[in-house]
Amino acid sequence: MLSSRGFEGLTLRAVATEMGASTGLLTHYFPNKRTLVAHALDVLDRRSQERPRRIAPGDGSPPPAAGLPRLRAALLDILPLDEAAAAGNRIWVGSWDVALADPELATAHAARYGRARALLTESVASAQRLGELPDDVAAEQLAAGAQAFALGLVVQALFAPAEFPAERQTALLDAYLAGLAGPAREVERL
Amino acid sequence: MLSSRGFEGLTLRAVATEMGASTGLLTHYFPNKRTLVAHALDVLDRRSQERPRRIAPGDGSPPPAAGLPRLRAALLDILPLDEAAAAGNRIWVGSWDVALADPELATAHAARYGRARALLTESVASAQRLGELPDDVAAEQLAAGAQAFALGLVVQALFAPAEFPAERQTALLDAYLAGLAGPAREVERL
DNA sequence: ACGTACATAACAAACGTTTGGTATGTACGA
DNA sequence: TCGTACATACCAAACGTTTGTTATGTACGT
Repeated sequence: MLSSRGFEGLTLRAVATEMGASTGLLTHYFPNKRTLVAHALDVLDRRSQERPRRIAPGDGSPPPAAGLPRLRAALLDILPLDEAAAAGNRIWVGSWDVALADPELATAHAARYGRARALLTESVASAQRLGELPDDVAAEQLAAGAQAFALGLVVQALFAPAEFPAERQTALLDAYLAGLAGPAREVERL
Repeated sequence: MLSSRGFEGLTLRAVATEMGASTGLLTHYFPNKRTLVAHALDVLDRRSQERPRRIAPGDGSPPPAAGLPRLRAALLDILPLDEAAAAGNRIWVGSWDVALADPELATAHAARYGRARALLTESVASAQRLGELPDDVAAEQLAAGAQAFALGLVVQALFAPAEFPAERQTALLDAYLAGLAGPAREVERL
């Protein structure tokens, strides 16, 4: 419901009827709406972390454990490549309004994205160690750039799903990753 | 006010008192809130387009007319490099919630970003003609990637302004642009 | 005199929150 | 083993406020 009506349409009553309960139940567990929203985002975040990680184009194969493939898989995991992922992303993008207006939620979000960035940094660093990415740029910077790219692509794809089907999203991502790896080869050749 | 309280806190009365008027004035010009919001976003968009374009690091110099510098300037123009730009971006990011929940606003947003992408495409194409960017990738794709990168960087910077000061934003953008230009040089050498 | 441009006042509906109440336990002294 | 005491879990209803919207009034240019 959040993914279709947005946070604007999120009311205690709507949540209550959605779960076949009363508003009294909600207020029994949460002192106010803010904490409910915060908790909901927390749960959603935890669920996102625990969901099975995406694997490269094929399906049966195990998830890539290191290097550029792992970075690619992690970024693909962010994109709205199917309707389910789009719905999830719609919720996150929608949460940015209320989060930016509420300092507590804003810091929670900042922490979340910071954590995700740290994970990406590991993948980047491992790719650098493998020589798949240049190491003349700090892994932190490459990871921040990659996260920005993925996040922005999410927004674009949500608003223009017809123009950004899954294939184009992955193609754009691959082109981006190629751009990261490209200069390295050049350096190696000197 | 939109930039601090978000679209969640946007009410007719708040808007009215903000402009020292009454709700009657608003309802006189707008049949309902939806059209008000749509109009507000339209005005904001138009104002963004007409505002003086950012220029390269220095100040007195004229805005770059073509090629990679123009692309860079256009992208810098998107980023929240100062508090004013951050406030404006906060509004846009906040609008995504209500826009994603309202088909009409969603298509308006899609059109806006599509238009911006078209402009970026021109800069990319001119940079390609100048040999500053490789032309083995369609300008449309490079522009879409660049816009995604900028958009995502906006989000990151809004939530973690301390981690993404203006210098880091421009550094990340320049690194991205270097990545785009990098592979070209390699190709040229063959 | 009449329509446009507003302000003021009132509207029903929906909001977050509070309240009073009812089950269903669980603990414990008699 | 029973009965009292108390906490937890939850519902239904109502609270006062705020919402978007509508209705009515008034000033004023033409």
